[in-house]
Amino acid sequence: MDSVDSVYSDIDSNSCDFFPHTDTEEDSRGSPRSVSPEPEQQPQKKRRRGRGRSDGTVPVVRKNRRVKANDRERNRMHNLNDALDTLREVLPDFPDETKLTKIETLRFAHNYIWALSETIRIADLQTGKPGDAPLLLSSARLGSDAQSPGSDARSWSSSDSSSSSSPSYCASSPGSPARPEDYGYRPQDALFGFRSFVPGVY
DNA sequence: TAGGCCATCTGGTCCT
DNA sequence: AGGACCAGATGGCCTA
Repeated sequence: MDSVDSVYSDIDSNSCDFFPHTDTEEDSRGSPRSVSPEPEQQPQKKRRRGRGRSDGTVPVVRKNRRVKANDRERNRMHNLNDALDTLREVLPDFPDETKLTKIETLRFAHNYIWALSETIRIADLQTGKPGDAPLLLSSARLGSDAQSPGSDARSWSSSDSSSSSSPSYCASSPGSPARPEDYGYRPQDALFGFRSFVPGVY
């Protein structure tokens, strides 16, 4: 296939009207997707990007295929965002009403699951000690308690440690997704309040 | 204004 | 062949 099968400089036409995609503003955007000004100078590792044929034409069939692919891709990303929203809904609320970003949501969920796991684990260890149920989480803690510098949901969800943004961050064992200290969270001194947050848990 | 976040477009690759 | 997935590129919006 010749490099030209890459695409159109003239495809602006497909600027998304397919979806009412709920969210916000990008509709109005519909940014003209122009080809980068200096296509020829791409570093080799970069992929070739949209460039029409030398004569600037694009076969209709190919163009249609691209439009359909864009449509699917958009839909796919909307589904992904929906899933993210669903995930946000089951995470504890926190005072700051701003929405967690995608990465924050994922990290927060990761830590939250880990904390719940720890809660269960410790509860199991302490079986037979009625009334001593260790409860690691509380919405307050997740939200605004001052366990650590800036310990709110965002700090929980963030990871400012140097390893934070590395892919290995989530690759560690399920039992300890990362060093809890990285989030200013230590299960051993966080044993309170969960009951009020999730009645019936444990 | 810079930087972060996001939506979208796009081409490549893998899979069915 | 066509769809799903992925990652790079681009530009808009928002906030510090």
